[in-house]
Amino acid sequence: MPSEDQTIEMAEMFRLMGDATRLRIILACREKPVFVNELAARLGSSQSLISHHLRLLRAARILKAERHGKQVFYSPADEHISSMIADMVHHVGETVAEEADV
Amino acid sequence: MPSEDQTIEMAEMFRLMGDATRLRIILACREKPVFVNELAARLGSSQSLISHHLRLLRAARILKAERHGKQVFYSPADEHISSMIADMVHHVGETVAEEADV
DNA sequence: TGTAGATATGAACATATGTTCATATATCTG
DNA sequence: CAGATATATGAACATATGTTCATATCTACA
Repeated sequence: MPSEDQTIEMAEMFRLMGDATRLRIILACREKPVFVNELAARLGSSQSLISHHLRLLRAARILKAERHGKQVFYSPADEHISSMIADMVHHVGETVAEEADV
Repeated sequence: MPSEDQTIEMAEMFRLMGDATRLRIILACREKPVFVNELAARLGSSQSLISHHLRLLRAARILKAERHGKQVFYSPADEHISSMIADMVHHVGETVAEEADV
């Protein structure tokens, strides 16, 4: 059983992944780092909105930012985040497939 | 890459786990089914609040309900949910431990 | 240095959400 | 059936949250 602190940490993490726009951002930069305007273009959202969300994801250490020239590239903060997200995608993929069967 | 539908399904799931009270409920009934008043007692929340949250978790098929006499016992809806939550607990445990190291 | 491109931030706002209080519904037992 | 116990539901409310618009900051390069 996770500690109270861990529970709150988990909840905060899930809360952040619990918004469709933010989740799309996270999923979009799993393979390779993506810069802000490209995220905005891919998701069809405004640069401002993406940037606001990126700030939250950065603060929660879900994503990390790396600047290259004028562009800032975002990617999962570390391997744990990457593999956690991979697991979730895996599970949800199975779950959704199951429900479609029924 | 998950489909748009899967993404929304994931986000909805994370959103529900992204509230500390709800996450505590989920964690509390992982081992064995727990009934409403016991959940309320353990979490120190009102019966009403727990019941409202249980409704959402039930609707999202995260938890399932089984009535035995006057009491209704809640537990994870299926094995996928159980193992997904187990994975998350595992990962977050590692992540939190790591941060504590730094 | 000044201009353009890329990103970040702040204010404002409509909506969603968690919680409480009161009350309804269901189940068992005398 | 009446009463007690267990759970569910509805209304109301304060607060949190996602989004937009406008603007600021940062970086490269003429």
